[in-house]
Amino acid sequence: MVTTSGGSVFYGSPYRADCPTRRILDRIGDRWTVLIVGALWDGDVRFSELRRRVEGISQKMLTQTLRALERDGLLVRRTVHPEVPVRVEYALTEAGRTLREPLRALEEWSIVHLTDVSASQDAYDRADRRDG
Amino acid sequence: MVTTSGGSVFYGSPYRADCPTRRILDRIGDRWTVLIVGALWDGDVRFSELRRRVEGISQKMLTQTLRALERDGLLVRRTVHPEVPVRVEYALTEAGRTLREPLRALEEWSIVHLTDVSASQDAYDRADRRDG
DNA sequence: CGGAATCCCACTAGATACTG
DNA sequence: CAGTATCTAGTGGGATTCCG
Repeated sequence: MVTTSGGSVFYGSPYRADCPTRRILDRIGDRWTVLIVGALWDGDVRFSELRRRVEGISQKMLTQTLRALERDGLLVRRTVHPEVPVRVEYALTEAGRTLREPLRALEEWSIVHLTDVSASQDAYDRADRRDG
Repeated sequence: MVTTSGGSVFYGSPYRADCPTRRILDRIGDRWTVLIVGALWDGDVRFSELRRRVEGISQKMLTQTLRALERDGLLVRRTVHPEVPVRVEYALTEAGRTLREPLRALEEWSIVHLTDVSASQDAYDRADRRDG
């Protein structure tokens, strides 16, 4: 499993842009996706409630990101209740729920290392000012 | 550990943009970072060799991404050998190496699920054409 | 060889206004 | 309530040129 096209970044060369890691990052690396996935964790959530939970998101980006997740099959059951006024609920699919573990691994790394990263950045920027 | 500012997406509300997961994705979610990290996995690599390993990267983006990694402290030992012509080698730090596990978790999820994601996208797009 | 500087384009995402 | 449509500023990243 070493050199097939589109191969892994870590299991073998080459380091192609269509490697699995890059492809998943293309889906979840944007500004809002993981926040929405997090906000959907505890079950069905209405559009307006989602908008409240995900601080700072615009209506456009919420709609757009939800549509992309629906298309991916990561979020399903966009349920439209034909009441008046209309009620729409969103919930994660099983596939979406399996994303939790890898995301949590990433999150734990962040919690452990992000302080060091910030410190390193500060040191780097200070050195920058000294050297020129 | 529920409602502290900048809190986790999964360990508690709110779902703020400065949550750890979002912050790490801001660092590694771009087009080239994980490819470069992968290309640096087996030790010291020269600039020109990196450029060959990471297919399609421009000189500007390679330099820019390496500088960002260096600043983060994820990649260190940018070693300049003052020969003629000059030789510069890059290698991951220990912190950078610890990124492997979370990235591999993400990669494995991708390998398992990306086929389903593509199938779901196709189905979604076909339904789109039917429904108008 | 290993960059830095500049120009330029495509795309992301926010703001705003309107609708079933 | 839950969207859609349009406009626009900001940014990521490629191509090109020049430098120690």
